[in-house]
Amino acid sequence: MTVTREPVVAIKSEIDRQDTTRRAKAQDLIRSAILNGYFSTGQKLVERELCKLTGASRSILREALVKLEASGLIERQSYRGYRVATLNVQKVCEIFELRAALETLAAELFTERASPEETAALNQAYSNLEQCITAFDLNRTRAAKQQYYDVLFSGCRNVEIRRALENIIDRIYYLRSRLMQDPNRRMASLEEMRRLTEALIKRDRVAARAASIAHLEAARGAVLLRMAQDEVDSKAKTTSTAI
Amino acid sequence: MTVTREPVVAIKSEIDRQDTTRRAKAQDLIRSAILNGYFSTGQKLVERELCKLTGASRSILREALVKLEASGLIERQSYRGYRVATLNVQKVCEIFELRAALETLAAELFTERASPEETAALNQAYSNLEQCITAFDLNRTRAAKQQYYDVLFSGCRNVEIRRALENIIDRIYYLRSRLMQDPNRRMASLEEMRRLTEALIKRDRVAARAASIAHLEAARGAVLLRMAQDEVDSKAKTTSTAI
DNA sequence: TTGGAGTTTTTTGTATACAATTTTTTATAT
DNA sequence: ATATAAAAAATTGTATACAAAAAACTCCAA
Repeated sequence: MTVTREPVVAIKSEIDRQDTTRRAKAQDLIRSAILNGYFSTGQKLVERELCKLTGASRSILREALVKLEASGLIERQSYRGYRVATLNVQKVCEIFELRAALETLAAELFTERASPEETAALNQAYSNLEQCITAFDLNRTRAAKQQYYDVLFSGCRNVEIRRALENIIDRIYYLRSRLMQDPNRRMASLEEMRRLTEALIKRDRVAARAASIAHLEAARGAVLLRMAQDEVDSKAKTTSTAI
Repeated sequence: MTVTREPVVAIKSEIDRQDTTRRAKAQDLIRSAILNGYFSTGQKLVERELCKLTGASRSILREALVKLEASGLIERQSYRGYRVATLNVQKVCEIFELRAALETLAAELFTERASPEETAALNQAYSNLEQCITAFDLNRTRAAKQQYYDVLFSGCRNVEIRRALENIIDRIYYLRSRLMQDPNRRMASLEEMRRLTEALIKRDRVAARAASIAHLEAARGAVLLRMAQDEVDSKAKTTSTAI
């Protein structure tokens, strides 16, 4: 009797490997469309239109929608279809509370479980991120950030934490993409992550925890500030339209 | 212009209300079948058979499977269908690590945010649980435990934490149902929850955190012990079969 | 104009048929 | 007997057709 053993380090791209099904593609397309603002928050998503957009049939599309619903990016009501989830201040606070718990735990575990190779990889991922940010390359910055967190979550040796975070990550990206447009925030964020990286490499659990919390607190503050500004802007716009 | 406001306390049965679709029913049926051991861990789930079992058509069934996959109860491979997820020691530790982070955070937030009505409800839920356990009523105990956690998660004012936990709750139930058969563990668990309840009602954040962690540590230990015993049993059985 | 009942249209929920892939079986050669 | 390759069966992936519910529209009355 042979026993199948899981690899110690699970890598995401390996988990759902070779899933080139149309469902996966449709899911990604819709996800991108939402994150890039093609669909606005609260907007009704009509299945037939999504079929046209993605080229997929309705059965496939519906499976994709079920999956997207699980990540909280869209919401469903019986016989009334799906809508893009709305994000108010309360919701953002809740998401950050959860994110903080998960990421901070991951950081703490990293200090105890990461291999030397992984701490080196983390250091490199940070350097890469630093270059992207100082070069004002937003697209590469996004990829670099993803890579950094990939290393972090591999090193913490807990696939479930990553899974839980993946279920809110889309909404986090949505928030993050709006933040990265602010140069000040970008530089501040980089500095926060530098401190986090330092603590992680030193395997200083307490410092890592503190750095992670500080980073997320700052990010939350920036998001809320941005939301407040948008609120004011949209009101001013409405007023001018009315005039 | 009217602004729609979310209710402060979101109740689960209200979130997915009136979802009497066949998909929801099929999903529940398969979920129950797995939790009750009708399908064993690792077993292949053939869609056609599930159709017969649930009475649903394949399109509906597949949507249900996508949702169950999101909760980690089943796993999918392209063109190879679904299997009931397997739980090894590593996986159980990961789940408990995540669960601890989420439940402990919920408990801490409860001490700061719960209304007087909610602390009262929690107290009552505990009393109810105590009765069920001392009366050796396993079915009612399960419901009582669910009710207790419903109050806890309502009081912490964070729907996202609950959502994240719901994505692993099925696997937790799976573990819990095996534990509750041990009378000693039942009583110990009750005592742990008594301490947690006390701390929550006193709004003692530090004590609540400690009680929550202690409870989950004990539960994890009991699960691992149980798994080790089962391992020995199954080996003994295999041996005797070979003879 | 407004409000409401009935009808039409649209949209979601469901079932089934077809295509692509995997698994099993069978036949054949070594 | 065993291994291998082709063929058959089973299973998943995909598309489409039908049913039920919701939304939009029409028309008439107050």
